[in-house]
Amino acid sequence: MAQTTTPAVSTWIALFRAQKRARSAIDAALKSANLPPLEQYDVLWALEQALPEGLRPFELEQSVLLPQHGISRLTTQMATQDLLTRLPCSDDKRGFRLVPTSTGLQLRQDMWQVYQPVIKIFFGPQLNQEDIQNLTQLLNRSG
Amino acid sequence: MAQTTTPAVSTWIALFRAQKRARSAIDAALKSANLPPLEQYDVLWALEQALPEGLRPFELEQSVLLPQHGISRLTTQMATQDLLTRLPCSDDKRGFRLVPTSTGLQLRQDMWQVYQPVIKIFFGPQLNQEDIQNLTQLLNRSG
DNA sequence: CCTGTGTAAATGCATATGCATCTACATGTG
DNA sequence: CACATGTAGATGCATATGCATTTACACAGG
Repeated sequence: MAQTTTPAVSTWIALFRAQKRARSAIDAALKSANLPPLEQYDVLWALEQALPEGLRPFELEQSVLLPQHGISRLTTQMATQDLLTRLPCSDDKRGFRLVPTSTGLQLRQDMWQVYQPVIKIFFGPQLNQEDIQNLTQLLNRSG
Repeated sequence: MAQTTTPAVSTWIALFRAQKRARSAIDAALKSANLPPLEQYDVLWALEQALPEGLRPFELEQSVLLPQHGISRLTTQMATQDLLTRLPCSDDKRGFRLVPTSTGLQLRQDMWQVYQPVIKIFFGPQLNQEDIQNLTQLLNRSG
């Protein structure tokens, strides 16, 4: 995809494009199912994994890879929709802990029912066992 | 990354996250070099490949994977910065052909000097010949 | 040639996002 | 404790993006 292209670079760019297509498909699927965008899935999943304590916003920032102000606005919005609660933080009065509500937990499951099939359609049938091993190693290395 | 996870799905999600990190790194590198965002690279590269005729906006839409209004606004902006010109289209007076200017061609090269190293840092040293073959096959299958 | 339907591109408006800044609290130093 | 510095999170403002609609032209069929 460029003038002087090494295999690694052209592979990367192909990956980039495949990703873009898949992401569009996921977004479209969620939207047509009247579900919120993928970011909210990531937030809910990160919080669910951190149960029962939940996460501080700045911790969520690292796991969801969104900027600080993005986390702030997204979580306040999700709180108003009762997808998560903000519990006061005993040892740090600047912050609080974000914990998913039962509504939030349910929503994540609903989103997963839409999210997962799209992934499988895109990558599932074309990936054999060996592919998966290779990719997994590769991704661990580039962590 | 989810409750009932097949290997293909968890691999996909790892891929998604790796992609996100790499994209952030690229955006940051371009910004700190005072260069425009990656979308403009894609546009310029697509137009360069289509020389000498260039592309109609709706054709660009497919190769760059941006919505119609996004293409419209991005290309008008790039035209005002003399990165591309809009040549009238003899056989269809609704549209025009987008052709990169010499400034645009140069800019793409400059961006490539920043873009490529970041890709290499992220994926280059960790990808051996076999990885690349596997990934390439995989991407061709999931085209 | 007129008219209806389809497609290319632009645009008005609402919403989202980035950036810088600001407030509140934490932590270290004298 | 007073004060400087650092960190968590919110917010005002400018810009970007999505969505729906609009404009201009293309291409039928009668």
